[in-house]
Amino acid sequence: MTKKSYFDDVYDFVREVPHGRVTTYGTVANALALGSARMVGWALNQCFGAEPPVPAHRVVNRKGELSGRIHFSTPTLMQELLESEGIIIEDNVIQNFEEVLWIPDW
DNA sequence: GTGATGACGCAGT
DNA sequence: GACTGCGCCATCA
Repeated sequence: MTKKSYFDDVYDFVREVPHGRVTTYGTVANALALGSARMVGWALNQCFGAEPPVPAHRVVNRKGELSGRIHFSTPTLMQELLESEGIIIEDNVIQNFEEVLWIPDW
C-alpha cells in the first residue's frame, strides 16, 4: 500500500467532513474532479485498510441512502455510527439529508 | 491487451 | 412519477 493513489484524495476529502455531517458520492466526485461517482465508491471499498480510518459512513449516495452499509462489518453499523453523530436515519435513509449534507466551498 | 466489475449519477422512456 | 440503460474511470483476472 506504499503506492499512493487518488484514493488518498477521496480519503482526505471524507476525513474533512465535519462530525455530524455527511456528503455524497457525486459531491466528492465533483469536488475532486474524478469525473465519476463510481470511482468514489470503488475507492471507499478499500477504505477499511486505510490509515487513519476513513469515516466512510459519512458518504452516501445522491438520495441519502446508506447504499454502502452492506460493505460494513454489519449492515446496521453505518446507521449506528451516523445516529451516534446526531444524524436521523430511517429505513437506511437520511431524513434531514439536506441539513446534514456537507459541501466544500471549493 | 481485453473483458468484466464496482459503496453512482443522469438522461431518456 | 417510476424504471431502465448507459457512461464515468480505475483495478483485477
